[in-house]
Amino acid sequence: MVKKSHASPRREDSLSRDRIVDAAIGLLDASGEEGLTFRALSERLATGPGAIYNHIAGKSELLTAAGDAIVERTLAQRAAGTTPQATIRALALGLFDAIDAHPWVGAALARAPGQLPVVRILECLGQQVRALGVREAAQWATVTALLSYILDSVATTWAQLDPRDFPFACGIGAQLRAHDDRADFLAGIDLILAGMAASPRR
Amino acid sequence: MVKKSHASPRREDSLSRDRIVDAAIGLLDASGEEGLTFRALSERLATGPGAIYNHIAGKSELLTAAGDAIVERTLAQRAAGTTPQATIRALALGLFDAIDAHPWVGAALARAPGQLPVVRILECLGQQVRALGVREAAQWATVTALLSYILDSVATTWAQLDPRDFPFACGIGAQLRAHDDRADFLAGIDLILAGMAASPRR
DNA sequence: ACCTGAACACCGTTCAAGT
DNA sequence: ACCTGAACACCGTTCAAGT
Repeated sequence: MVKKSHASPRREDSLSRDRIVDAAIGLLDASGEEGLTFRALSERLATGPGAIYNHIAGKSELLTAAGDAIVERTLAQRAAGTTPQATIRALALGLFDAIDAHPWVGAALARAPGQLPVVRILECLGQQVRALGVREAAQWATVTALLSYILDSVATTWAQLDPRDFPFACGIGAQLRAHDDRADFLAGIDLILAGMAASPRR
Repeated sequence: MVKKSHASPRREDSLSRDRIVDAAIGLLDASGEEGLTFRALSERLATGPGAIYNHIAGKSELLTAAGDAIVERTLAQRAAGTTPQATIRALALGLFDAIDAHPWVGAALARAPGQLPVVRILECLGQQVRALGVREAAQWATVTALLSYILDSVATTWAQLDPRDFPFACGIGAQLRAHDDRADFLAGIDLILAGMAASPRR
């Protein structure tokens, strides 16, 4: 009987949750959410579609896990700012850039509210908002305002907007088409920070 | 009880885009986004799945059209406030209540950024922000901050959050579980309005 | 012009059979 | 214990055939 050597099995690594999530991220980056199918994924992993279910419960868990992996890396990389405001700005910009590089993450997080990846961000923001001295009754509203703004701004593209029939959008049209997304995003964060500064402390 | 005539089960009205959108809204309200299938829809309309394509290009257009119908009704009902701030608050609360009654609308709008329903809201907000005297360079950031906050807050449910491992979420936990969503939402809007009031005028 | 509904090309998920 | 891959129960969409 002819057998292959131990050194060269079919795959170098066996299937694992991490390898599946990494392959899913690759597929999502390459062709978006509709490019993530279990058939394409299993082909990339050189296995059958059923094998994935030994490590992940299903597609929605896989999408959440992929989004969580991106968020986790981003939060781990952030440098601590000198002030809570600076930390919030750094955190927000880090997420902006991460979701800019992986546009599917916004939708992935939006579909799993109150789950791990979103709670991670909430937690980081919350600690800074506390450090800023926002009174307890206003903390939740402040954090959700920041969180919504970060997640939603970043997930939204305005490129295909045609401002013809709308006076406001029309008047601001040129700025709209030529605007620096990143700067606008930061202006929104600063707007919310200004609101916090104008509110009473605890 | 209404009984069908045995001789003529024929529909009173012929199929139309409006009837299809209304039926889709009914399906979405009853069983969410995954309940909207062309087969269930065509059964409700007493026709075949192919007939729908004579009036609507496909599923994503149908979902956008359903969301747009809700937004259009909501914006049409809003009473004009006495001040721009009051109008913004009324607009935001109207959308809050509409999306609370039709939870699928948030996701529907998020999937069609820069298209008609979102532009409608943008336009209404933009006119009020102009009336408030926000300087031109800050108008876009202000409107998108409001827009993101409204759309995202409303689309997000925090019910299943378990705050055990997260000090911020844990400290605020009781408030979180018992909080009045509507009041919190309004507090966030006021936070952004406060930021606008604290910024320089044009 | 509009409707019908079977057919097509997928999809997520399952599961008996293998190793 | 993990993998295989055919099979199942769907799905959005198309289209020849009807009215």
